[in-house]
Amino acid sequence: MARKKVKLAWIVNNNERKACLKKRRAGLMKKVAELSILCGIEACIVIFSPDEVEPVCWPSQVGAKQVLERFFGLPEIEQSKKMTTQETYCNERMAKLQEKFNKHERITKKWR
Amino acid sequence: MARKKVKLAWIVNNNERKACLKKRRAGLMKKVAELSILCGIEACIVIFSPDEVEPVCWPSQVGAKQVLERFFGLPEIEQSKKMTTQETYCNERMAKLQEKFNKHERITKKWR
DNA sequence: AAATCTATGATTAGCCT
DNA sequence: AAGGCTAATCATAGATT
Repeated sequence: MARKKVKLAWIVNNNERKACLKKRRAGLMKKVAELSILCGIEACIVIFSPDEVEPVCWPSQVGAKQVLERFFGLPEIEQSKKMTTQETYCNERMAKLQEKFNKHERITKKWR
Repeated sequence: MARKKVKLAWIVNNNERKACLKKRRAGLMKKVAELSILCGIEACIVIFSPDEVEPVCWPSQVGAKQVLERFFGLPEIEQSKKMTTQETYCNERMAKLQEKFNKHERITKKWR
């Protein structure tokens, strides 16, 4: 888009392609941010790269996730609820067993 | 970005804001499409508007979902790992406490 | 390899219909 | 209101460091 009109096709050269991704991705992030401010909308963008483990996201991984959950109705909240429930259940069992132990100890002390 | 430098702030006028959203959103979609072709990457974008029921997505609702499942897949795996770890940890604690209880019971039996 | 520069192509704000 | 125009701003390909 500058110095030369770019042909809309996969860039074969590795360095060129990587540089292009970096530049354009940054531009895209800026534009999404602008749009959300100017128009007061919710938006998110997720860009994966074969060279990078983490995707680049806007407004952030968590923010993107929240926006997307609304759209796709993914049961993330359910999952964390499940986790909490399990944790609570586990803690309850621990507390009961501990109490059983304490009680047993109290009783057996009298036997000495 | 043209005719006048725009101030980066919420556009108060409704018609102006709506027109801006439409134009910029189209530009954004184009740029994401270009990036994915040029750099051979997976990406998606979802833009909600208060005036519209459906969000505008790229590459499509289904396509976006597929891309995002990969994204959501990572934290979900982490979460279930965490959950498993926590469960394992809890079970270990339970087993130890149970063993302590059993041992105590065995010893105290002799006192009767 | 990553940052910076800059000429040029791309986008778009305000108009007009 | 939706689509087209175009001046003016913005983004970026290729070069340079």
